Amino acid sequence: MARIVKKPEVRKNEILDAARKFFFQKGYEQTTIQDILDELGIAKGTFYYHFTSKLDLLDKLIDRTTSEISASLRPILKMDMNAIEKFNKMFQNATLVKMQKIDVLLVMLKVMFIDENTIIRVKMYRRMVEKSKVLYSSIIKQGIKEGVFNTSYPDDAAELLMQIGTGLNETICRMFIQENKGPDHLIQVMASKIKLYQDAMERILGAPQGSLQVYIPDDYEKMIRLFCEKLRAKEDV
Amino acid sequence: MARIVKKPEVRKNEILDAARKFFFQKGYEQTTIQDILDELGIAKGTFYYHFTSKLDLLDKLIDRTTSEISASLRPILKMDMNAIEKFNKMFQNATLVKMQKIDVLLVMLKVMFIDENTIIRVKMYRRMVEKSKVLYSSIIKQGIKEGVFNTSYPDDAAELLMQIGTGLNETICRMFIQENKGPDHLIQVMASKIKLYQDAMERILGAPQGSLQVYIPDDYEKMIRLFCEKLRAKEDV
DNA sequence: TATAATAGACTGACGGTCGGTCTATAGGAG
DNA sequence: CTCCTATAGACCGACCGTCAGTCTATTATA
Repeated sequence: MARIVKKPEVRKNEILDAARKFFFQKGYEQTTIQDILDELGIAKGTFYYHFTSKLDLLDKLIDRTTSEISASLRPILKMDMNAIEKFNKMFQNATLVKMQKIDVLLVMLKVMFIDENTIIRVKMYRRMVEKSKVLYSSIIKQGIKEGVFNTSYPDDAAELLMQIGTGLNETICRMFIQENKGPDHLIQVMASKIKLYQDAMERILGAPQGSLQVYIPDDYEKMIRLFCEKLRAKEDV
Repeated sequence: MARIVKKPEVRKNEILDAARKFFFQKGYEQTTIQDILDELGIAKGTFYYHFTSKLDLLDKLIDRTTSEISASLRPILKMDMNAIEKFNKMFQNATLVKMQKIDVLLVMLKVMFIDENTIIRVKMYRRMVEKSKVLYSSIIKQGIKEGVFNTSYPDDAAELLMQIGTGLNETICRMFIQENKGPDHLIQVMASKIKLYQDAMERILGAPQGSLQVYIPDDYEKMIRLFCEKLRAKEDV
């Protein structure tokens, strides 16, 4: 076959791009190395020249992805806002991104939450915490200075908060994929969960009651309706 | 080969026992169906007569295991204690069990936290939450009646608390397997983590400050020392 | 005798290996 | 400056071993 030589970095990124496409579409276990080779028109040897194993590929992909996300969050730190505003912004951002990429999200959700893809999900969470906890802890420290937060271990608190945020996210995603009673029911059930989690965050941070708004009610209501619509549209096909 | 026929339930449990042995010793992905067949001296057909897939085997095993654990926790509910005592007891129990089975724990830790076993760990956590959250929420409700707890959503709070407990457990386990600076350092670092998590739990429950003692300092200090000793003893081999 | 349980040879798919090939490039000779 | 050659390193793809899962035959039991 025609032999095309490229810079390692270029090849690696091609492979990572293809991996992303398949992993987030079919899942990790369900994607074969061969899928990626066929997509790119390269040989097995080429793949194993650049990556040591399938798991190594996943690792590198998650590293790249979480770095991108973390980098996109970083500008928030430099904004002219108080700690509470920044903190809210961090979480609200995630919702916005999800709304913009709702079609991708739809496919991903259905795939990511099957058992075989536990590894990719959990790896993603863990790496995200590693990469972003400094961002959160710096906001917490700012909050302590401003007198709005009150906790003795800002670094550990940052980790715990991300953990809780992740848990909430996971809960919400699971409710989405199981959804059957329509958007209104979903909005209602989720509201109380969000309230509880938000409350928990406030209490952990020692923030004034009601100060945190990690989800904007209007926004996530819109998202749920949009989501349910899309879902129904897809099922009709 | 000599054919031995057994009641399905008996066979199933034999297979589950063997699976437990291997899964917790080598991990899920690393264990082959053949391992189990060899251990029991049965054929492939027998296995697939009783279980539909390897994942099904894992599911059933985790179901059995979490049911056992949950059942062992249930008696605490009927004890003559106030909500705070019960709540503490629930968590302290886990530490005690771990100390009793420290040798098993040692092997398990090293295996369970490698990437390939993410699925078994996470499935276990999730199922445990499903099976035990009623226990926790009933304690929370008792606490609200007694006026020591204060939260609007006891059911969701129970889930969140277990989630946090799981997170702490995970953090601690990871610190164990990475341990290199000796027990004293470990005890010190862990103390602040535990304090933070305990604080978080109190705040979420609206419990009086300092009322929760999910870890008894003396106990876990003993456990850490015992653990480090055993670990070193093993490395010498 | 019917049915439930067991046996084990077989299959196909997949991750990973390995010996060898091709290509770009650098540096020396003409 | 041009041509040639040597080398590194990117690439190829046949091959291998492993393993989950299937299928059909066979044996115990009610």
